[in-house]
Amino acid sequence: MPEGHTLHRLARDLNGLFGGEIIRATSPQARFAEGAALLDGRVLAKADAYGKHLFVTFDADRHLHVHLGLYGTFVLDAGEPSVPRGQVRLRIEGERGYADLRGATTCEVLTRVERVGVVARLGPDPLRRGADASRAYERISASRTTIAALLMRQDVIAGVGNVYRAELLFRHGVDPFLPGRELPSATWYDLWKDLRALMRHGVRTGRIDTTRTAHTPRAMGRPPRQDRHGGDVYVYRRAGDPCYVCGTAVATAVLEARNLFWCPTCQRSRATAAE
DNA sequence: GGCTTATGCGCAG
DNA sequence: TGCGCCTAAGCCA
Repeated sequence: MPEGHTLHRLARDLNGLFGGEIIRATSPQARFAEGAALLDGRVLAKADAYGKHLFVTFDADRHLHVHLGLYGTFVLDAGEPSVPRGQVRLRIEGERGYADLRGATTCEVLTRVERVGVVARLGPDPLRRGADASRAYERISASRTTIAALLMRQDVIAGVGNVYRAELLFRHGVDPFLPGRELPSATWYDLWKDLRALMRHGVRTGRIDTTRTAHTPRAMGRPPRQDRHGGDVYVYRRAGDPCYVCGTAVATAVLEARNLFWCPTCQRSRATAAE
């Protein structure tokens, strides 16, 4: 379930399970045999996430770069390693447990310089300390592209995926088709602040819950628990179902090859009401 | 058992 | 804009 929170949680867990240890690295699937050999027997110094990218630093300037893509998983387990089940791209084994990587779209070993190059292409990540929201707003406020599309661009803002995109815009009553240049500055900083809270909650719980966190706008009330897709949401994948706030059928459309969900009533261009 | 879908993204054209 | 990657889960039969 890889949006940014998943990768940050993963980094945290990898540090907890392997941090500072010499690890064994193998590629049971054999698709990553050369890469695994580069990491085998090395010290796993630190895991870190930038947006949806995970980096695991080993000694000797070796940096594992993982991107889970749409259906990759990296599952950690304490205790004795089991016989690898399914297609395991990379297995890491330590003193206290092991981890299996499957289905990742990217799994490669980089140098520090190469890693810096990957990070340099990303926009600010709300989950990283010191992330600069204004850097994203510079791009957004200069663009004719819709805010819904801009939120998904990792070079504008790193870590947002289809669920957070839909939920964030709903929570703030922002029309997803509003051009970035028409999004008021104040609205953007509200979105950023809320997004950071939502994603931090996601890191803590491992789920995307957008209906019951502390920052839920009061007027929206508390919809029933659904837990349909690993979290409780207002509009994501609820096409045709009644909006929890106003009862209007949740709308859906394909935008830049991704499914977009929104409430046509709650998300009129309220953001431009200031004009 | 098969088919569809997916919280992503790079690439060809 | 559409395809392919490559995996698992959900749905149907």
